[in-house]
Amino acid sequence: MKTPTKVKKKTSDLSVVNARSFNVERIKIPKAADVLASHLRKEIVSGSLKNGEMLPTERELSESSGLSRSSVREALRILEIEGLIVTKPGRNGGSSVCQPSRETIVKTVSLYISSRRTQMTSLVEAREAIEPSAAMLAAKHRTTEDIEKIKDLHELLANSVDDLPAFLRANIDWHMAIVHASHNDLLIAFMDSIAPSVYAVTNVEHLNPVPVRMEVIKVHSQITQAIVDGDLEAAKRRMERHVHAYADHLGIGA
Amino acid sequence: MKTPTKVKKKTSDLSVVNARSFNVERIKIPKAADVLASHLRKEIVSGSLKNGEMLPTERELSESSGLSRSSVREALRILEIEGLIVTKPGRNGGSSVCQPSRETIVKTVSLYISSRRTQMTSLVEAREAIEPSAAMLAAKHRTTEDIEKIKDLHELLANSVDDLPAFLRANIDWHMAIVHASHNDLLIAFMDSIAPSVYAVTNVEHLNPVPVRMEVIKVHSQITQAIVDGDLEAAKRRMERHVHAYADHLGIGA
DNA sequence: AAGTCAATAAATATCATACCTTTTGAAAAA
DNA sequence: TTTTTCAAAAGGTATGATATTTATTGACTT
Repeated sequence: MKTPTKVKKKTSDLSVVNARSFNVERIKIPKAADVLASHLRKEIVSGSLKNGEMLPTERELSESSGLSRSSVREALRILEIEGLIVTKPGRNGGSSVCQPSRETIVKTVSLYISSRRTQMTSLVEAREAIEPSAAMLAAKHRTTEDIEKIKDLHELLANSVDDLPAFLRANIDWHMAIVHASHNDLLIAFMDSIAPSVYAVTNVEHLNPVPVRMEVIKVHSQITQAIVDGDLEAAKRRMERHVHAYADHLGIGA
Repeated sequence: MKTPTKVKKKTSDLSVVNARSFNVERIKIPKAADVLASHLRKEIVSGSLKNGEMLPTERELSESSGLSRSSVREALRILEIEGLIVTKPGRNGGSSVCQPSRETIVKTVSLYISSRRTQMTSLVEAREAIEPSAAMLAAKHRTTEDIEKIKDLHELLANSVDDLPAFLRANIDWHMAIVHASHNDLLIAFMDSIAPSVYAVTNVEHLNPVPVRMEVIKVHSQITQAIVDGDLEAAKRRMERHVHAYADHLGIGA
């Protein structure tokens, strides 16, 4: 590095850049682990690395990529958090490809909701979007097991009028059973994510006097019937009214 | 610990356990980084660590937690991927608390969709759940900026009948503008997540002959009008029909 | 032959340390 | 006052050693 003549002009070049008011966007320098993670992620999503397949060991990856083991580990950890691989210690251990589960979505959305202190209004609006459609799809795709489960939970609900905690529990479970009966993974994941927050606020006595509980049971049985009958429109319409009544009850409908 | 008499019986004890058919679930040994990450996550979500606040440096965390810097880094990486902190290098750098963005949800759901090869049917069903509600909420909550944007995009669409790529682009943008006008972060995030996949399949000539485009423009203008008028029911009903017609078009409605 | 046990091996998990790079603040020079 | 230079503070990367977990193997027992 014995070329002092050129070096000293560095700053003048920069000022020229400024003078021309170059529009240089903020350059993002990728981290080694991110690069490797992206590379592997692409292989997984594209299907080159099939489900269940083993990745090379950390040391092999380190050698073939030229990165240190720490960076390789960081990349693997990223993929693990994204739910794309699972890593086991011990002999015959290592990282194997897996499909992200609904749980991954639920965790992310739940974090989003709680750390942004999402308004109850938004949660209820989302619920009003999802549940009626889910009910309709349940009427369309339900299996005998679905029906059995929904009926069981409805019976449990009907027998819990005098026990509020049990009643609320059965209520949630019945609603979620219907969403599951839609057999639509996305709607299930979305609803799984917001259900705990939505239902948390109902756990109070004064919002659930016995007459209200009786009414809930009646409406639930009508919805259940529509799903059993495979009556798409009725299932949707009734669920729509049901959850909307609930929103009104909370003073959100307005 | 000078009781050698009992030690040698280890295996017999285990067999007794088996004989009693103990129901010991798989014990999961938490990793150091996970423990630290959970701890910090709780502090963030609970609000003890407020938005924008700096965490201690990696070296400080390492000292106070008794873990190595690598483990501390791994914990921070977990939180970073969850969107709860951002980390900057350099003097005055470090990790600061931030709120997870919609982008976090979008990434997770997109990964879920693409790596599970989610059926187009499920995507369209989810869309049919979300967009009508979003349209209704848009009619309820729209601002003047929202209306302006929706109208602009509609005009762009109407002027692009002869340019399929431009038409499709404007179409997506119009739909997303309406979802955004709902001002419901969750619905926006959900729709942002599935929109690319939903609309990807429409990018073909034969699904969009000119007469269909003309019809789309007509329907869009009716929906736009309902939103401008603040007519919740019309907005919802028209959007419902519109997306359902699209589903039929793809042969999904059946 | 079958079961038990201990030793070994293969992988991740963790640690400790040094060094590199980026960024900023402040001192020194112009 | 402005510019330049430099040093400190933070994260980023590399390396090597050690600990822990788990599966296999083979010797030993029964």
